[in-house]
Amino acid sequence: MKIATWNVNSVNVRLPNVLKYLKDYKPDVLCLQELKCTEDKYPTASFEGEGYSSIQACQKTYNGVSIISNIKPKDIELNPVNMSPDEVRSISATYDKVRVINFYVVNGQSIGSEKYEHKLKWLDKARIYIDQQLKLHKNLILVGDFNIVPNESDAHNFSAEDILCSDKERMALNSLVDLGLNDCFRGEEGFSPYTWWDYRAGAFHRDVGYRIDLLLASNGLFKKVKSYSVHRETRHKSWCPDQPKTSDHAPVMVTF
DNA sequence: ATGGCCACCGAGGGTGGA
Repeated sequence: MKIATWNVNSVNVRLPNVLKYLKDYKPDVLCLQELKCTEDKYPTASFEGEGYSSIQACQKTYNGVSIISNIKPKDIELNPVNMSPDEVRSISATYDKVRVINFYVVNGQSIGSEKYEHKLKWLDKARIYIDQQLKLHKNLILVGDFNIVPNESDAHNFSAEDILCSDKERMALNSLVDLGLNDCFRGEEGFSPYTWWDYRAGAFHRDVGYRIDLLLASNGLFKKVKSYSVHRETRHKSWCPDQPKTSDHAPVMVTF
């Protein structure tokens, strides 16, 4: 099974890119974040045209998450982790006995801001949910845009004074992992680990990036991981001529 | 080179992203 995660920064603007990704990489399960559209604008028919079905949790303007798959989902939960019903950042379903949980974690803006405190509270709720899910599902994978770098080596410019890198954020991520999850990225030597590069200042070109898009597998599932890849070629303008404006994130895929 | 913000809403700049 191939499972991928991708923050697309608007599913409708990025539709040509997502359709090309389905054609070229054929994921069985593709988790998207930052849909930025309401349910009525979600491009279900376009995915069906490629042989995929979708479940989605949408909201106007911001956030929104979905799971596209060629396997029928069971036990669907829309926005199980929420501080309020109009903040939509989570979706879960079971695909062939694998529990897939897709998160778009709060960005946090800056350390000490209200949004930073909100991020930590959201992660606390997430921990309670994941603890419960791990008790129910032996084969579980938690994926998404975490907006947190796990380690110093996961940021080109690491500073614990910066958002995405602070001790409290990384401790909150560790408290999720400590429930019984394993990072599918194993820190292979010789290639860049990053999954996000700022649009500004040629960050992608200079590889000034961060690894904030993660796939975290339960012990049972982690043993079966065969490969891990970051599809950074999707950041090239030439990769999808129909929509040369790319997401600032690259998709990340694991195969079992 | 793989290139120097982008998308949202709404009607123009303000806001959020990370």
